[in-house]
Amino acid sequence: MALPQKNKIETLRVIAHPVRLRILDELAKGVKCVSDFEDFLGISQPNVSQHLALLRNHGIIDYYIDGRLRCYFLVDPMVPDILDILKKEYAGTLPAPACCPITKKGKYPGDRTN
Amino acid sequence: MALPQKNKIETLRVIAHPVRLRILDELAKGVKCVSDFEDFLGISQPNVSQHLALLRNHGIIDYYIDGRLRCYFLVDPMVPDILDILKKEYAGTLPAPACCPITKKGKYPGDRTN
DNA sequence: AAAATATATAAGGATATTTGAATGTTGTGT
DNA sequence: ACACAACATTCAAATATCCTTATATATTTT
Repeated sequence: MALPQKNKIETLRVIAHPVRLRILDELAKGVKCVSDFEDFLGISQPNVSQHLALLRNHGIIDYYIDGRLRCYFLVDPMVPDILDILKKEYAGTLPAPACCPITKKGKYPGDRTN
Repeated sequence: MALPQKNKIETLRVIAHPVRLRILDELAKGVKCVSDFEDFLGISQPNVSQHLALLRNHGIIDYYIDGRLRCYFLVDPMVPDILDILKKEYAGTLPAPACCPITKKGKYPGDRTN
């Protein structure tokens, strides 16, 4: 499959925010309502609602109403996979290529000084 | 491990851009230089260089010099994993929770009309 | 040495994101 | 009906991102 799946890239962009990632990480553990996040994140209620609205408008989460509570839950199946990657330990970097594939020569990465 | 690994979140944020993802997807296939991207992406050379600089400054890619070419390559091992997820086909959504875990009752998601 | 090539950097304005503050809405309890 | 609780929305300001235009740097070619 080709890369430019606009929706997924949009989703990734929305996900890639410290507060929203913490929200999503919590939701990955189970349903939570707004006031839960307020305590947990230490940010204002309107701000929590704003982040939740953004995630909701992108179809990443949804909620149902229980009295005056709104119980949020995860919808987008990509999210747990992203969270797994963020928690994964990576040792070192990818192997550097031997040389320039165009000219078949060139200085090696380690040789650069600048 | 706890979620807030600031570096990885920053990396994710930088990655989550349509042009940069296409760059990274190309680099995942092999070394490329700036003019390759210029053709491939159909954007201006300065803009290509800016995206490359951003990725470079975050340690996501690196390059080596071969004459007047700069041969870029992938460094961050998280990138291929992210690309895999973006290419993965997801069928449907995550299962909705049965009810509110706090009050043990509540309207179900499908029952909402608004 | 001058010109050309490949790329980087800087400056600028347009647009988008983020958050705080204020206000609205909806449901519950009395 | 009134007050409160839980949450959403709106507005505005600060900040960040993005791309264009212009200019700079380094290397090779002539």
